[in-house]
Amino acid sequence: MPDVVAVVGPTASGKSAAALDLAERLGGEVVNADSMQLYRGMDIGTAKLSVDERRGVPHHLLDVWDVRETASVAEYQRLARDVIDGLRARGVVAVVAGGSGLYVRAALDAFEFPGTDPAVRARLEAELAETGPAPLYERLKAADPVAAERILPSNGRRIVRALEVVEITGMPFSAAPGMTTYTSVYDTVHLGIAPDLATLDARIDARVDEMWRRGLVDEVRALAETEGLREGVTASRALGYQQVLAFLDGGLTEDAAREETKRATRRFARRQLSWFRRDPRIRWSESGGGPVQPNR
RNA sequence: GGGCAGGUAGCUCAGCUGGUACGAGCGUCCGCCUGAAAAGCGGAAGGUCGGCGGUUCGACCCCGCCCCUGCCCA
Repeated sequence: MPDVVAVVGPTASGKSAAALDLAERLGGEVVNADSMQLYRGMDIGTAKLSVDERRGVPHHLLDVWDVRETASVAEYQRLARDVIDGLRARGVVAVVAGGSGLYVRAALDAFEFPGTDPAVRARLEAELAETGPAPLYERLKAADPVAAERILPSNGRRIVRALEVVEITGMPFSAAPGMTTYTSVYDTVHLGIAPDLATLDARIDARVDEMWRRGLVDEVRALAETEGLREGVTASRALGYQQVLAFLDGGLTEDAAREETKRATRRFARRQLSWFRRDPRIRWSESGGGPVQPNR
């Protein structure tokens, strides 16, 4: 029996249900690896399993962040490692399930994140907003040519982070081991769920409609009014939440917000697929059943 | 029946006073990603420029006829 079973795949592929089944079957517990389900109060829009739906199986790392907090993979990594280590100590299988590729790898792979410094970050970001990425990119080329090589000149966000790391650690950002090195820190089995695209798209449409039916608009309105959702750098940009906020602020009709949510979710699912496809350890199936070839 | 506007990429539209479509956004497909990752960034494939004739060395842009859409007048 492995220490960890990872269940990955695009949104709406049925990961949560598959993870729940696996946990029940293996006597394991579920560990969330979904960046948005970490937020407290974001339930409908993240398709978070309700307590009832969890059928008594313990789920970890849901509802740990306030909606105003900026998400942090590094912090997630600490939390996830603690949980998994605890389960392992009890001889309980950790079923790590989620669609945030970087989060899954942060939890399970030999990943180390260089530190961060809010002041430095803020300064760099202000600069980016002021001048655009070009001057920052020039600086990165001088400070860390290898990193500059790997980051496109237009990708302001990543340029800022690279410069931040160089500045606070004195080490090149490019010193981090490549993303293409897959080294597990636990005894792990990787399962991927990848329905064919037509099926996935249909499921996404149905899921978004269902979210509306269940009151996503009210959820977002409440989070905005009482929890400060708009101030949350990460949470306010979550799929569905971003679009509903635009609707509430008059930028979109409600119908457009819903359609835009579907579109953005479809795009996101493609990105997830392209992330997970590269991982050679994943055994794929179309529904959580037997292994098949990944979508191509 | 007459007048006007319009028919250009899957969609919504730019553009050319005649010289190989610089097209754009969205969509589609693909990829990248180490502290916002449901974020951020990039690449590609798509067009006989409504149809048929004509003028011209050459027409998506000019002329004629026809078809389609919208509006206006009868």
